[in-house]
Amino acid sequence: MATDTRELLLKETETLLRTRGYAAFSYADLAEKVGIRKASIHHHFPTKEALGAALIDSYLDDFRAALDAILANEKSAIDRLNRYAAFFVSSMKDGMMPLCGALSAEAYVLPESLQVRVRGFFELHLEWLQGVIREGKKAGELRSDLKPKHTATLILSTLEGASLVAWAMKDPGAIKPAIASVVRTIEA
Amino acid sequence: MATDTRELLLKETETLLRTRGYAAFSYADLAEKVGIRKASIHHHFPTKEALGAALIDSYLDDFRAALDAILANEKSAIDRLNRYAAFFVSSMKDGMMPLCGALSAEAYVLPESLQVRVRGFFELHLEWLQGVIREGKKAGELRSDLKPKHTATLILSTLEGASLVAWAMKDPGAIKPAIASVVRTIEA
DNA sequence: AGTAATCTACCTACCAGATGGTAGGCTAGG
DNA sequence: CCTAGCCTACCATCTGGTAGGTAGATTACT
Repeated sequence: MATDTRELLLKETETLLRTRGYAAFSYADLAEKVGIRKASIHHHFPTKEALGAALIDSYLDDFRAALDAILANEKSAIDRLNRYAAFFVSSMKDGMMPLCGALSAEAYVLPESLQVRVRGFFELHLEWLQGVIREGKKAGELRSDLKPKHTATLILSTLEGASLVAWAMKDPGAIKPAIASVVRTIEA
Repeated sequence: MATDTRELLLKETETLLRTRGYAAFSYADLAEKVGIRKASIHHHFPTKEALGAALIDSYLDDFRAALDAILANEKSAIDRLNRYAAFFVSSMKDGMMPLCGALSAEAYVLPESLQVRVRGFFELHLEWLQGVIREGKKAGELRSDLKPKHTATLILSTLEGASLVAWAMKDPGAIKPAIASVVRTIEA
């Protein structure tokens, strides 16, 4: 099927980006993985930059949907945060970095259009977290002295950092205690 | 002077690694920065891998010395941790990622000898932090229920993560509140 | 002391292979 | 017949790395 190739390309691009980063992944790698010739990739994505941008866009859409689903299914802030944190745990379990964590280190040498998207992705996280925190405070579930913005940044940072360290140390188990700590310290 | 070139090469390599990462920095970049021909770099460092290894080694030595100095100069656990955290703040202020944070994302595609060193670097951090935490607990300065290993990982993760997010968001100010939070939550 | 041999730090000129990307052609299905 | 989806063949440029040479400092030997 036609469009399947496009999806396959995006899927393999995701894997490559999240394990190697942007600079260290090539059209040749991707072509081999998908079982297509290098030049054919250009038919679907004219440039590497466009491919990267499309990947982040689709990843961001999925993530946004997943975050919405959490809001719909979980009504407690703590549950919501635990579900959120589970994304990072399952990333590691799949043997990959979270996408934007993988790209952030290279941010400086990323094409502008990708830098913008990485920032947008983090902003999505931060805004969602802030919302959860505000509601949690209102419900008396979270400590009333929390500053939503700082707390959101702290949670995102901890999870990205724990992923990074776990990834480098090849110790996926190191992630969960970090989550537990953060959640515990913001509970009312 | 002769040996100055070697030092200069290491210094510029550090900057390049901490802003671009390993894959995205080249001998050509380095040659231009140092004002030497590409081939001459090979006189000092036979391969890119050797250069990377030498850089991490020297960075690790410096860091170890800095950590020792903290132990010598500060006797309170909280002060020690704040001094430790200041490294990450000043990294950002210099417009660079912490070295191993920058390299971690690429860990999977790094030459083995560099992967080993990155892990060793994190282990140095974690062991130092565990020592500080144990002493802090004994002195009654830190909460007595802290698990040194988990807490050390949490601190390292938070600082690396905060650096990563601050770097990607081009918002160096986002780092300090994260530090403050972590320190606050482990105080007795 | 004088000179020959060696070493250091750099150079120019290459190399094979990989990089992202292009041009143009074949083929199957609507 | 046209076009989506793929192909082969090619391109300039960059990658890390090598070969071999040169000027000048250092050392070793008589």
